[in-house]
Amino acid sequence: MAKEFKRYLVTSALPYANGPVHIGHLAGVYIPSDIYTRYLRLKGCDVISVCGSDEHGVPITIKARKEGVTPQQIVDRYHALIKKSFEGLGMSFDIYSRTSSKTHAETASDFFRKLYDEGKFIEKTSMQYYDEEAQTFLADRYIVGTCPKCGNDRAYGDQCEKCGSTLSPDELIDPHSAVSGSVPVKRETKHWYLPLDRYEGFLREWILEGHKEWKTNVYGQCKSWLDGGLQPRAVSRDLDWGIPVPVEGAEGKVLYVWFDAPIGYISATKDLTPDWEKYWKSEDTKMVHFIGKDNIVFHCIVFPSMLKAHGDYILPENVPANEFLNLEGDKISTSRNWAVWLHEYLEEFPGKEDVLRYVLCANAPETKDNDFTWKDFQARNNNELVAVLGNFVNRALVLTQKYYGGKVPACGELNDYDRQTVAEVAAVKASLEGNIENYRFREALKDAMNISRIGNKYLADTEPWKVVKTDPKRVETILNIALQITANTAIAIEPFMPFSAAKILGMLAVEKFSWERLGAMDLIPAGHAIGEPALLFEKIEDDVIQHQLDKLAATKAANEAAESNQSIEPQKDTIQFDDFQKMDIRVSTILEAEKVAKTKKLLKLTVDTGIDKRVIVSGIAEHFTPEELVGKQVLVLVNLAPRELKGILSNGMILMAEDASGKLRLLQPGETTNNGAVVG
RNA sequence: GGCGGGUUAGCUCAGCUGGUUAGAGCGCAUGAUUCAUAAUCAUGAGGUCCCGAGUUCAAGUCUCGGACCCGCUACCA
Repeated sequence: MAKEFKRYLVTSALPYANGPVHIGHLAGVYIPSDIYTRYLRLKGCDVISVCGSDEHGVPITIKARKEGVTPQQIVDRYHALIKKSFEGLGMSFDIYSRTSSKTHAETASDFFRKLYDEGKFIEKTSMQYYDEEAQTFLADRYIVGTCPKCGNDRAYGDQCEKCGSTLSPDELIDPHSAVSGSVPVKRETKHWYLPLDRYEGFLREWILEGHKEWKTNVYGQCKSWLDGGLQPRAVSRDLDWGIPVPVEGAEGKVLYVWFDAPIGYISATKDLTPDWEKYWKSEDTKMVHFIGKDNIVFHCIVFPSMLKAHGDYILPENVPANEFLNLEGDKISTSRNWAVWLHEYLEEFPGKEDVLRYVLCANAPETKDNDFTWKDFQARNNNELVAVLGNFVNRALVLTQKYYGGKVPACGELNDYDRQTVAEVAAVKASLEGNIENYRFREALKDAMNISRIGNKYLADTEPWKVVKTDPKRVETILNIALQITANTAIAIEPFMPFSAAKILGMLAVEKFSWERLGAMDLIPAGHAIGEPALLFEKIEDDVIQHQLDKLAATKAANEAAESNQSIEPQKDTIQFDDFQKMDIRVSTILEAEKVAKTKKLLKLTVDTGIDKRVIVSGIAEHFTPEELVGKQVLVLVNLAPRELKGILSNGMILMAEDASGKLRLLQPGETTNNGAVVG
């Protein structure tokens, strides 16, 4: 592992341009990547950090359609919003690009073409739904129909948003096109696939043998995929939003978004510097991908396979993926508006960019999912930033102002205690470096904060406010050291809290120091005039926190209201009495119930329908235990065509009612009835 | 069901290849202190290291079994 690298290329997952950025994105990806980058820059390393908006893919076209605007308008809006809010938080990307750029279209297109020309893809034709009226193939998302599970008549071809089931378009009952409303037909279409299975050997060697140092979650996930065997993945789609497949006869086809997006890192680099190849094609460049855990497979398996297939590019040296951040105990959700949005935070907490950076780093989900709470946010601000860091800086500056009129006093002879303190500060450097270089940013932040702790202790122990009365000469040394420690703090916190670091430097009236100066005690010369002390952080009062909590409570209430409204299904089409008569529903008693092996949702039930005793398989294991069902009377649709599930023939269907929360309820006769009694 | 990750003080988390009384920050208690945004400093009280079995002279750390949480995946008439 002792590879020598001459330069660094840092990438951060491209935010998807169909919504704003929230604290989950920040804690998982962008704060860590920015800390890493700023650290390397401060060290004087040759480093570039690239990012940009991911602007293709089906969800953007759906959102555009929903709002009656073009996809371009959607991505323009969110690209601008994301870019601006990143800047507001002090994200120091060297470039924040976008995948709808001209450079990217060329780069992705060339990339595909090279692989195509070299026969790195396989071609397959398959049957897909086609909308004859709109003359377009339909992505799964564009097919709407009735969910086979919950009966929701607005389920999509890939998923039912009501019950959460993953679906395929073929399962939908009464499928129709979301574009024109017409009934789609099956038509043959050709697509290109990247045969990942061909790269399995290389990936095994590269990851499982060569990168045992990767984080356990990343390594484990990769091993899981590799052990499971890799399948070819389609790299093209029938869609009109994206980068056209640069091949004859591929009209109406675009690159699949996962193929195009990671190439965005390359195009962004191209837009940044004509020297881009140095970063992408030299073995002595260290490339690091910062991502969330949902992106592991793309960045560790798929993209490396693409790069390998292409042949000219280097591979990532590490992929430090974080877990997810929750908000007040619940999963962050864009669609449910359960999030703290960066652009809103910046407006509501002006001047507190570093507070958010601090809290999200200190509580980053590095090893497991974590929870962001406003109470914790407040506590960390008040008890750590204000009380430890802000307070120390303030003490040193105010004392200097008071005793020496803002002129840095000279450092006299050090005593043992001084030397010990100086050594402690100097020792922080190595620990801090080790932690950052191993992507342990939480721990690194503690190291940086430690300098102020040392400073606070030094002042408390040396008591300059007392000594000044008896030995003013000694106080000069004490305050000189305190000021040097203050300057050191500014160096150490820069990667984490750049705004505060700059503020400290401003108050000290000195220029930025290089990282290598960390630990030095001659950062500020004697006689130097410092500026006016001002508070670095201010306390956050309860009412501010309460306001945020109220806001979330309102969101929750709104969601619940919306849910209960939506859960009332509109009435279905009118049917004739005959239609109803066709259904044979009987009162039955459940005799036996057991879980179907190797499934999570299926129960095998034996019921007495009065007509016979029969087996019914039902997907209700998450709602009922076998024990509580035995002996219960239920209503059974007995003349439903039998269907085999997990090798068991199911003869009928237990009737259930689903409440607003999605919970299932048995339908039972009001009092015990004879089995076989006809419902109608 | 399969796979991956997780489960350590009230809270958020460290604990590397098994080794003396299990650590940190915050919170809490007591004391000191007043330069400082009632901030700081010291001391202390808090833990059956999810449960059970095993390997070992020795296990939070290894093996097996189980529970629960998160994610991916299969299944869901």
